Order: sequence, then structure tokens, then C-alpha cells
Amino acid sequence: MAILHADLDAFYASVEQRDDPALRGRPVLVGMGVVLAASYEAKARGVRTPMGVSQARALCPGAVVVPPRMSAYTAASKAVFEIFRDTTPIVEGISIDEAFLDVTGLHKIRGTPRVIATKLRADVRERAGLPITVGIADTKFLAKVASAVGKPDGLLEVPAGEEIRFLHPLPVERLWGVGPVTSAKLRERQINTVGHVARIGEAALVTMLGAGAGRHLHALAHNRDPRRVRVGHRRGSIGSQCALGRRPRPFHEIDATLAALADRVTRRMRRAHRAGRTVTLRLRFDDFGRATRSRSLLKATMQTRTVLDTARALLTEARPMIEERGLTLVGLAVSNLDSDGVVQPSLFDDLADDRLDVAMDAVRDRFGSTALTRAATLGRPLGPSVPILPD
DNA sequence: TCTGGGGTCCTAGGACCC
DNA sequence: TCTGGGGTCCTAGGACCC
Repeated sequence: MAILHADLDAFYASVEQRDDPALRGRPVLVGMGVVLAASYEAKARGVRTPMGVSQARALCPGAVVVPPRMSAYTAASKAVFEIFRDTTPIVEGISIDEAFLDVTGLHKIRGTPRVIATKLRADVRERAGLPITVGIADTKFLAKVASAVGKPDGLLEVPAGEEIRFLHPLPVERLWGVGPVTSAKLRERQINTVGHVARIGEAALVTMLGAGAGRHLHALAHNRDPRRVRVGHRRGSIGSQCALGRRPRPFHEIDATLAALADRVTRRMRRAHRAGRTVTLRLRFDDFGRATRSRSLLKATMQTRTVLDTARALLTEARPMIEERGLTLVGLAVSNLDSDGVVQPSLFDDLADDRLDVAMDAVRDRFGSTALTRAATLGRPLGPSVPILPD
């Protein structure tokens, strides 16, 4: 196998530096209350994400703080993924700024993985104006480790036969799946490197961390990772959340926030043609404790009304808990998504009653009553522009 | 280090079915 | 009346990722 892990460097901050030459070479923080991304000039001063902007400023007094421009990042991401797909058809996106590329079969056409990766980096630099690091290895896991070690703006290949020698001296936190909790459990027992994890044996790891995590880490520590690069993988849930701050909120305000979330989530579902069956309400409290409440419907839906009603029922059940513990975040997700959205809602479902009549009249006037029926039953787009309709 | 917004996967108990 | 093994789905929580 020859797998590339391509990872854009300090992505949001790099886009800002690309679009505003005055920011180049300077420490840049992207975010409002919290740092979403920091340029390498800022990271060098100890800025990390997610860190409060005020704290980051204290570490890095000369930093320029810019508000996030999500649409610019989405556009930049699309451009970069096009370059990925020009390189090989086997591309698996992991996030807005990261992907695996399988170049196993391309040797004769495009050269060695290193040649391909070098060209990829040059293409991204030229066509998208962004720095990117590429890791090359024989497994997904190791390619990802390689890119992390190679950052920033680098290329790191783990040659065949060198895998274990490269991997074993690294700290346990490099293992995919070792976060703060697992790291603490391992280091408590003086297990500090990947090599040590590999030596202690699967049974001991399973006892320490549970069957799933133990076996997983044992395999990774030996660079055993059979996962293939998957194309066209579809997400399993669509959600949105909103931090409320520490100020106590009246219940009706939480309810209004939930309605806005339901609207946002179902819009995205319709755009993606996905319907879902399980509605999950996420809560976070003053003490940073969390809770989730979920309900599965009989039929998959993408209608705002249905999702909101279900979410409201869950919220009402959770009300005593909310009033006791103080809510700081509310989130809503829909999962159990259909493979493709067979269920199409009416275009009018999202409109408040007072706007419904106006919308229906406008459609009837412009397109006739047949179009009105179609819009109400099929949810199909009607024509060039009906500005008052949702989505 | 007092924490944003988007996700994934795993575990575990209980209900229910055969 | 008491009992098995195997399976799926639902719900809740936890850890982790970028």
C-alpha cells in the first residue's frame, strides 16, 4: 500500500494570510471568543486551540485577531479537494482540511509516492495558495503520524522496513485514539512511548483500557491498520449546537435557540437530501457535565416541524435537570440517516403561519396552481427564483 | 487550560424477539 | 414455573478527532 495523508497547515489562519498580504509573517489568530486556528507564528509562542482569545493575546501580544470567514474556508477546501482528486480518484476526506489519498496503483503512471506527494504539495501551493504537509506510509495510521511529525509545510515518508523504527520512539499521544484520559492511564503506569505500548501485550492493554481500545492500540503500536481509503463515505449524523455562556437563560430563550437549531439542521439535511430517524438533544451544564436525550421516530424525516417537536419534547423532559444545573450549551443532532433522502418535505413546511399565505399566493401568482400543488407535495424547486421560499 | 462547533466510534443495560 | 442462547434496536454516556 502507498497511502498519503495530506493535511493543510493552520488551515483557517493560512487562508487569512493568503487573502491579506498584511498578515503574512505575522502571528494570526482566527476566532471570536475562542481561538479556532492559530498561524505558526502564533503557535511558536504557545498558542493552542481551543484557547480563549484573551489568553492567547497575553501569550502573543503582537497577534492579529480576525473573525472566522467560514465560506472562504469552505471554498478553499473545495479547491484543495479538487487537486486531491486530480492526483488520484481514491480520496477520503476526514475533515475540512485533511484527507487520505491511496496512490498504490499509480506508480507506473505518476511515479513513486514521493514524486506524487511532491507534485501535490506544489499544486496546492500554486493553485490554492496554501501550505500543506503530506505524510507517506503503508497504513493510514502511519501516514497520519508522518504528516503530524512532518508539519509544517513538510513532506515525510516512512520508507518500507523503517516503520517500527520510526514509530516506537514516539510518545503514546501520537497513537490515534489516545486522548487525555487514556494518556493519563498509560503514563500512570510509566508507559510513555509507542514502543512500550507495543511491548506490554494485548491482554494487559485490554485489562487497562477495555476490549475495544486495548486491541485497537495494540494493533496500531505494531503498525497494523487494515483500514482502506474509502471513497464516497457519507456522514452518519447532522447536527448543530450553540454555546449559551454562563449567564442564566430563561427557559423560553432556550426553546427559541432550539427552534433555530432545528431550522439550521433540517435545512442542511434537505440540501444534502438526507432524512433521519433519531433526534438527539445535547446539553452541557455550568459544571461542564454533559447529558444527552434521544428519541427515535418510526419514519425518517427532514421536516423542521417534526424534528423540532421531537426536540421540544426531549427538552421539556430535561427541564428539571436544566433548572437545577444551569445550561451552558444546547445542541441538536439527527442521526440514523437514510442512505438517500427519499422523504421530501413540502417547501412550505418551514414557514411560520403568517408567512405561509403570502408564500402560497406568490407561487400561485407566478407559476399557477399546479406548481403550487407540486411545491406543497414534492418540495421540488420551482424555477429561477422565489425569494420568499426557504433554502 | 476554564473549554467552539462539527463529527466518529465504543460500551453497556434493558426491551423484545425467536 | 423456571430456564438457555442468539440477535436487534433503543437509550445514555464516554472518549476521541479536527
